[in-house]
Amino acid sequence: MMTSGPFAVEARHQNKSARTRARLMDAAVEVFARDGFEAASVNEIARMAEVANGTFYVHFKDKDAIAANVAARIATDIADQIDRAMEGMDDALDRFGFATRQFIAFASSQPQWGWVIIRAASFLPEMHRQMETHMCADLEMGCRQGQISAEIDAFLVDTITSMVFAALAARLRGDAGPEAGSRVTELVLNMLNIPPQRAHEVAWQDITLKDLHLPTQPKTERLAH
Amino acid sequence: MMTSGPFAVEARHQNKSARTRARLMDAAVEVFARDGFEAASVNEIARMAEVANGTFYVHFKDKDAIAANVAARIATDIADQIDRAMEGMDDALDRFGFATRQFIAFASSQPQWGWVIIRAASFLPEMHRQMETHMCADLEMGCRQGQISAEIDAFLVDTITSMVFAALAARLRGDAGPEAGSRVTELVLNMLNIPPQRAHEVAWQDITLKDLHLPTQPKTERLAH
Amino acid sequence: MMTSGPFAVEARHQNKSARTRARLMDAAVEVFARDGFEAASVNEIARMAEVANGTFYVHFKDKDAIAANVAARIATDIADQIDRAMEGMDDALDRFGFATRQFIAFASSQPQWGWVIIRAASFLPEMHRQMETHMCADLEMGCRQGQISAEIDAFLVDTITSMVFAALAARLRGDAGPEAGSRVTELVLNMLNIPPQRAHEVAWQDITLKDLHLPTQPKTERLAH
Amino acid sequence: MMTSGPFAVEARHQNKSARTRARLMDAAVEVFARDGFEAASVNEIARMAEVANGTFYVHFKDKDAIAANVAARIATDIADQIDRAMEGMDDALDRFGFATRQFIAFASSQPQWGWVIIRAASFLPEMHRQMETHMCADLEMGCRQGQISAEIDAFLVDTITSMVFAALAARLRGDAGPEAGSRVTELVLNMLNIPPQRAHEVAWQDITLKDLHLPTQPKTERLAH
DNA sequence: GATGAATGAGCTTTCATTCAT
DNA sequence: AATGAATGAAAGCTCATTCAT
Repeated sequence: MMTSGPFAVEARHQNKSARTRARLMDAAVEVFARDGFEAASVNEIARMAEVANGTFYVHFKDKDAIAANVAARIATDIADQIDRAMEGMDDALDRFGFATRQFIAFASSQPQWGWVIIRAASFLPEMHRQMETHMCADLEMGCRQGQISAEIDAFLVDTITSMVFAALAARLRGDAGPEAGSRVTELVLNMLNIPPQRAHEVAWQDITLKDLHLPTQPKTERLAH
Repeated sequence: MMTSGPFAVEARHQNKSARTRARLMDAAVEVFARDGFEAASVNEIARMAEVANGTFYVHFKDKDAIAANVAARIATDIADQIDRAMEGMDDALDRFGFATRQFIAFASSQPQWGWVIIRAASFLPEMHRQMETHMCADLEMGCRQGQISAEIDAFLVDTITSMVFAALAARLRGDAGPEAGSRVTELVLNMLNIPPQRAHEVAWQDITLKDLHLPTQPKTERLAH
Repeated sequence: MMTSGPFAVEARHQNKSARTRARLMDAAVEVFARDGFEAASVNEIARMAEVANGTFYVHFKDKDAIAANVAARIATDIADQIDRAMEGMDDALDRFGFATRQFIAFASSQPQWGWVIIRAASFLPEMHRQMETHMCADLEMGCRQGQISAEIDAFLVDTITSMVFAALAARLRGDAGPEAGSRVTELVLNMLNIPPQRAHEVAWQDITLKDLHLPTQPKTERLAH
Repeated sequence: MMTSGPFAVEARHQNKSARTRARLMDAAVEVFARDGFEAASVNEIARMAEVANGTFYVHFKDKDAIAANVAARIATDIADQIDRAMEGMDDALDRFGFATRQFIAFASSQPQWGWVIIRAASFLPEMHRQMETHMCADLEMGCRQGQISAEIDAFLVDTITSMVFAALAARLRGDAGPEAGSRVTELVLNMLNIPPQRAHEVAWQDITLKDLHLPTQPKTERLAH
């Protein structure tokens, strides 16, 4: 019913327990994205993972536990890949623009993950904090570099995060196209009183966005049964 | 268990049916605010309204029906009062600043309503649209007046709405103080490339915010039974 | 929603209470026929009668009470009209054939009544008894006249009744045409060892079946609202 | 509350799931027979089976599902045993007589099953059809053998079925004794214009009716807990 | 570790019935 | 007599969770 998801593929060569756990996490992503956290049922996750419902509880205490795990994994996977892609980038605004655009590109290339991120915003504040931390490191660098004059405090970071999430949501709903990342970047930079030309340049410059690297299915494997 | 809420107080002198309906709506606000729409149960609403569970269905077809009613009432009550308070205000930016600050002041003075508004964002897109329509009328006036150069499109409006909602949420969580309205107003105006001084002035000028006018409990009356 | 039924029309010139009662009975016929006794709800009957649900209990103790009333009325109405139509008929077999054919004709000309009769069979044994009594009077006359040799006992009467009801049901379902009355009459007479020719003649002879006389709507009255 | 019924006894040595399922089916028979299909409630079936209400839904989708299962089992169990008992019987009328008498004997020896059959007539038309098919195969053989001159069509079959069911119902109500099978057989044969003597002989000849073979309780076992 | 039957609390909804107006 | 809001029991069904295998 469900072709192996990223977690399952990654766990392919681990022991059975790890593989089952990975199947459950993939299934959870699928179900959370489709139904939302509240409406998701443990039974449905287990069914989609093609394991018995009792098996769920061997691996996770309850629904919240798997949600936290899934969200943490998604957040770190994406954050790590963004960080790695930005290695060697020095300019704070360039970094911020790149990270924002890359984040939206990643999350909308894997819509289930994207929806989980959006939906997790209300349910898993820790994940939210983690993403904020990542995203505002560059802003603080921007202050130190003298490019940003505004003071970076919690309120501002929260506002920026909500803007980026709104852009992602619009992208996922289909209300915005691939330019969503650039648009929101420019708006944020304007908001920070970066000179409009510079803001525009940073937001729209040609950059090479990476594809989200996910463990993928080797081609010749698996047959549906 | 529950002291009479605004709807119940307002219906005090109407017939019994209207009073029961009002009690249910107050209870629904309470429960939606506390648990969110999805987690809210009809039984819980009835319990909180201190009526039999079957009574709910005398007045509303189902949970969605009461949610729509409640949200519509809250949205129009607040929007109307803001509109009335702005009568005669001509400057588009002043109007936008006032409306934003007043909105956050209202919604955070009645935290349950505030939470319902926040949570309704995802569940009652009509209400969301209605608020956007209201909030962006002034922005378009700003364009016509030549104060705003940016083009007002859906993406921009969506972004602004998410900023205002984020500010309200921060206020409700207690993460921001009464200045939240001014701060988010200034950020939005900066984002629209309004000259910083003007933005600051609009956002922080001394204005008299109204209190949300709700029918309130006469002091000496009634005790819960 | 519901055009006045036979009972209501008949009660047209009585006092209001009687008229309401009649409306309820018409509505009950409608609902019993449509949904069956069990699935019928008092609220639905009241709604169809266009009276408040509480009004039902002014006139009837409960659902069983109205069912009994309705069934009794239908049974006597039909039985009386059959009896009247047979006045002066002397031959027992002719009477039996006529009654059977007329009964099926009546009950299928007013399908709601027909269904109520069928469905009442299990729920209102008294009505069943009453119809049996009526229908077997002629059989006993047939014995006295020497035309029927079989002994008429409860088992036989029950069997005959079930045959007639089965024919009526087939007619109502649309599985049998207008000949259903003749066919079942002939079968019953064969079963009683009446000579086949005589049975055939009795069952298929040309007779004038009456139309069920129901108080009907005067033409020029009533407008839908 | 409930001593194990036939299904449960049969499943005695199967796995737990099968045993629970069997308990539910036995309980359903009990409740359907007592209350009828419509009035029967899933909770009542579960209570009678001494399992939690949720357990019902582990085994059956809903009330209709268990009803269909139960009815199918009863119908095939009885039909198979009748068929087996008639192996080698050649004469169509003898076969019809035997089947009818055996059917009534079986169904009234296990009154719950009998009532379910009667009540299923309206709710499970498939079961009805199945029984008709079985019962009229012999009638058609009778035509081919030249013993029956009447044409066997749907109306006739329906009539015969209703007679047999009426006889069974009378037997179950206690209104008829063990001779019910013979009586209705004779009536049917008369109705088909079989010579009275032959009809009488077929209907009343001495035959050995089998007992319905049901897995039964070994005597010395188990006590309720 | 994995299973999946079993559980029972709790949900939504319907409905017969009562009763103040 | 008529109303219709209010009631609360009871229905069908779901689901997180446990536990023996």
